[in-house]
Amino acid sequence: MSAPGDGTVGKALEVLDQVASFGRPVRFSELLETSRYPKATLYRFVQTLTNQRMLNHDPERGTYAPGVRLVRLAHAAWQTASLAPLARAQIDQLSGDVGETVHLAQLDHAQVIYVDKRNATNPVPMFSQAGKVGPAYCTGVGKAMMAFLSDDELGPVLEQQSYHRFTETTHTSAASLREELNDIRANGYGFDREEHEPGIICVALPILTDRGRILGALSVTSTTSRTNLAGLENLVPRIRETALAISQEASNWHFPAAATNT
Amino acid sequence: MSAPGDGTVGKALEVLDQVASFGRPVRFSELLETSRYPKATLYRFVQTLTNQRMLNHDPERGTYAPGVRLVRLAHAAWQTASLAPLARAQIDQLSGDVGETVHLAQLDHAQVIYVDKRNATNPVPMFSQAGKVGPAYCTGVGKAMMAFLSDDELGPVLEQQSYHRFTETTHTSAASLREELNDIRANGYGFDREEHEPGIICVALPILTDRGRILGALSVTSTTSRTNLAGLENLVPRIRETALAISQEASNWHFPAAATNT
DNA sequence: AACGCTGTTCCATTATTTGAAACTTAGTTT
DNA sequence: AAACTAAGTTTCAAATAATGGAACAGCGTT
Repeated sequence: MSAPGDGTVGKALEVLDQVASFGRPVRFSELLETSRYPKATLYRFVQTLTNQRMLNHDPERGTYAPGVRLVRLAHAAWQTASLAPLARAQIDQLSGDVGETVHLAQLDHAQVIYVDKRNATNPVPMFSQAGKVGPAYCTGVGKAMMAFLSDDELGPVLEQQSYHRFTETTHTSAASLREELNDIRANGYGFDREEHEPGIICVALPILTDRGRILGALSVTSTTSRTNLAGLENLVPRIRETALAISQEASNWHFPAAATNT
Repeated sequence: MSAPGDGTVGKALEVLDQVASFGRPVRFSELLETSRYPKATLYRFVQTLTNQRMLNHDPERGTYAPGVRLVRLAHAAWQTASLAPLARAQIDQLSGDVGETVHLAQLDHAQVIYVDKRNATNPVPMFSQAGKVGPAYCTGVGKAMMAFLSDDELGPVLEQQSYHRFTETTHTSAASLREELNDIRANGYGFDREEHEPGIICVALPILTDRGRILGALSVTSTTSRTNLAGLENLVPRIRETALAISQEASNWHFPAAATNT
């Protein structure tokens, strides 16, 4: 399950995650039901987090929600710890050239986090798009990144996938996934074959440092009604261009290698 | 200075803020110089935050940066604790109607946080994004919100402004600012008269609950080359419509149905 | 090999966290 | 109106975790 968490800070952050995971304002008693902490302890955590404006307390409804301070901190994180600002110009151009939705993603823990997105109609990068989390085992970007992890790093990540069957083609075991990852590593790119949503396909490439460490991934997404895998495959050279350019930018900026901290 | 912060959690978050405030990956020793904690203590905080993936440690360069977990948490915060998802449709329409840049902002501590933005059809040369923080005393949205704070709330906020003179028209004291706030409260809207950036003007309206509590603010921004204050003032009725609609949405929003992700 | 610089670990002291239980509202039933 | 209930808040001694001075380790330089 989740890490036991070090010290008081870890426990408080666990509570913060719990509130965030509800996706809506939540009552103290609802938290208490889910929490492994006794009432008084949980109460103090919630108080502390509220004082710190990491949580927002609505006294009228008696509910807690993630606080604005997080939005602020995240902006800093997004700016300095994500590829998004570096990749911005490159992604704009790629999206314009291919006329399809482009995603930029990174790995967090064992999940994919979308740090930027461009679709032709809505060219402004914002949090409505960035920050979204997805499964790694059934997305193009997820597989493209996992394929370039070292064996040591890959093991725990494979174990933490849920292998829920979304569609006919979803991987339902670490074994079959691992096989595909080998292919992806060999080819240098991978597909999403409607594994997450029917009708949605994509091609994804890793963004690697010059030393081969994985920084993130790029994908171009489309629908089966508009194109097919072969059509997407034709875009690979163009996408690779962008991936290399981003990698270049990153090394010039002395960007810290993405951590798959285990 | 800043609040001493409650308990260990507060101190850890203080360190997190400190890292974020650098706006770039930062070395341990740099943090130590700025920190009020002794070496061993600061070290443990940084360790804990890194374990928790709130910070990202690059072992090669020995630098720390805000971690991806923040981006993830912020997405939750943005979705549930900000006006942005509620106001989305309204802002789209307003921006289309007036053909200028629209900002949606909220107040945090004594600063403005931009939670959403819609570009002009004819874009303003200006860079802002969701999560970006700005000063309250010299922005349209900041003043529009401060004007509707209670006296108790306003006092500390006025004290915490820096009153840095960006341009000729910037307020440089609480006294002159307070005067304008009275006007804004009386009129129901306020301007940015090139107080932050030369050539950039805006008109801003508060978004209030039916009980008069301030939720956020809306602004329409333009340049002196395209229009003037009178021109912006003509938009007030249209903007007020949007502000009221958003306020309405907010009060109807008791418990949202679980959002199905796209 | 001694020096300076940065980052890491130790550990006795000190301060904080913990949580069962008691208490306070506010709302509901008898 | 009294008795009951549920949700939230406070108390306080015991248990636990945080603190930070000092010693230590790695490393490039003189």
